[in-house]
Amino acid sequence: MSANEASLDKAGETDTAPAAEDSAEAKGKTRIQARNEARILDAAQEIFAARGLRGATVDAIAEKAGLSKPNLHYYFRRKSDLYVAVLRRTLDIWLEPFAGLDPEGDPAVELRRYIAQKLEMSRLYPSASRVFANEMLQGAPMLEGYLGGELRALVDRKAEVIRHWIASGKLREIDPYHLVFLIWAATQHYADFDPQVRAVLGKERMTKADYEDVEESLCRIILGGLVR
Amino acid sequence: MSANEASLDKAGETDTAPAAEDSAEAKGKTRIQARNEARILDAAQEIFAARGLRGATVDAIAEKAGLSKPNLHYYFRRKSDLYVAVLRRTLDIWLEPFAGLDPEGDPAVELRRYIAQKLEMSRLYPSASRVFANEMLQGAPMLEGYLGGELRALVDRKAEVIRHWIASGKLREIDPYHLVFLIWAATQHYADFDPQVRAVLGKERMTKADYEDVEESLCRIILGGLVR
DNA sequence: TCAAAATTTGACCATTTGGTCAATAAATTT
DNA sequence: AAATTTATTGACCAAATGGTCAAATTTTGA
Repeated sequence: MSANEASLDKAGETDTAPAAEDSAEAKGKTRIQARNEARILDAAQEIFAARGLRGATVDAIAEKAGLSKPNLHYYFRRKSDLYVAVLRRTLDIWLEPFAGLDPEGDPAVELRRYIAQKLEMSRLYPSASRVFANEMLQGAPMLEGYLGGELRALVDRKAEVIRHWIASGKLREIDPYHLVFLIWAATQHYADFDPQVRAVLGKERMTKADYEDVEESLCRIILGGLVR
Repeated sequence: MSANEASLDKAGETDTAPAAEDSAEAKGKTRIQARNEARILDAAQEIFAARGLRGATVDAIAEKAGLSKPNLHYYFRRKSDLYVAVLRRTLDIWLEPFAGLDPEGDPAVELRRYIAQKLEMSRLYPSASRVFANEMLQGAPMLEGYLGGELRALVDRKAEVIRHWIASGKLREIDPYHLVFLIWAATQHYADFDPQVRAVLGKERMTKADYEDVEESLCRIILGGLVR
C-alpha cells in the first residue's frame, strides 16, 4: 500500500561514539534507558509473537512492560519502530549458530549440533521464533531487503559448505537449500506450533527431556538418511 | 481472558433435513447465499491468512469479497464466526490425505504420496496453511478442543500405522509422532515461509516444477533415512 | 544544593473498527 | 400482480487504538 516507515534493510545505527562501556550494548544510554528499553523489547516480543504487528496494541505492550503508554512512546516513537527493533534482535540471535557451521567439521556432528542449537532456541525463546513466523505470514514486509540480501548471501555460503561435504563423499546428494529449509522448518515447528505439538502428544508442557527426544528423533530421521 | 464466542469443539451443524441436494454443500441455501458465502469465505481466508483474527478487518474482507460491510454481516454476524468457518473448511481439506495413509500399502509409497499431497496443498492453497499457522501462533484459542480431541485421536491412529510398518521391518525405529510433525513442518514451510523461501532461492515465484524439486529433496532426505 | 536534563503521566484527539438498524431493493412464492 | 421472504445499504454508534503534549516528577551533574 505505502512505503514502510522503517525496515531492516541497511539499518543505520547512528552511534556517535563507540566507547567500550560495561554491557555488550550501551551506546551512551542511561541505566534507566537500558533497563526500560530491555523491558519494552521483551514485552513487545511476547505481544508481537502472539498477535503480529497489526494485532498487537501499544497498550498491551506498555502494560506488560509495566509502563504507561506515553512513557513507552518516549522510548519508541512508533509501534513499527519497536517491531523492527524486536525483529532485529531476534534475527541476530538466530543466525549465529547457522553461521557457525564448520566446513572442516564432520557433517554429522556439525548438523546435529546445529539442529540441537536451533531446537534449544525454540525451547528457550519460543516467542522470538513466533515473531519471525508472524512476519513471514504477513509477507515479510519489513524484511524484504534483508531476506534477499544478508540472509541469502549467508545461506549461499553455507550451501557451499554442504556441497563440499557432498563432494567429499560425506553426505548423500541432496539439495543444500532444501536441507536447510527442512532443518529450519522442523526445529521452529516446536516453537511456532507448540499448541498442536502439546495437544497431540498429550503434554501439558514440553520439558527439556521432551526436547531431547525431539532432537534424537529429528537427527535420526534427517541424518540417518543423510550421512553416508 | 474470557470465554470465546465460538470454537471448533463439537460444532453443532444444525441441519434440519439432510436432503441430497446438488452440490456437496447446500443445506437449504439460496443460490445467492451459496455464492456469497463462498466469496466471503475465500476473501476472509486471504485476509485472515495475512493478518490473523485480530489484525483482519471486516471492512477489508468485505471489500475483497465485493460486498458492503453490513451485507457481510448479514451472512456472518461476528467476525469470529467467519474465522471459525474458514478454519473449519481449512481443517477439513487438510486432514483428508493424512487419514488416507494406508496400513497395507508400502510405507515408502504411502509417505511419498502423503508428502506430495501435502506439498501440493501448500502450493495451491497457501492461504489455508497460513490461517492455520496464524491460529497456532495465537496459541490456538479456537482449536483447543479440536487439537486434543479429533486431531489427537487421528494422529494416534496413524502413529499406530507407522508403528506397524516399523514392526514389520519396513521402517527404521523412529518416533511416529515426530515423523508426522516433521512432515507437517517441512511441507507447510513452503506455504507459511514463502517469502523467505523465494528470497533465499532467488525466485520471483515458486513454480510447479520448483515444487517437484522440493518433493524430490524432501523425500530423498526423509525417506532415504527412513526406509530400510 | 540547585539548575539542567531526563523521565513519567493525565488528559486528550483523530481514526479505525466491529457491529447495529431502519429503510430500501431484489427475489420468490402464491 | 400482490404478498412475502430474502438481500442490500447508508447512516450511525460505542469502544478501541495510535499517537501527542504540556505539565509534573525524578535523576543527574556541577
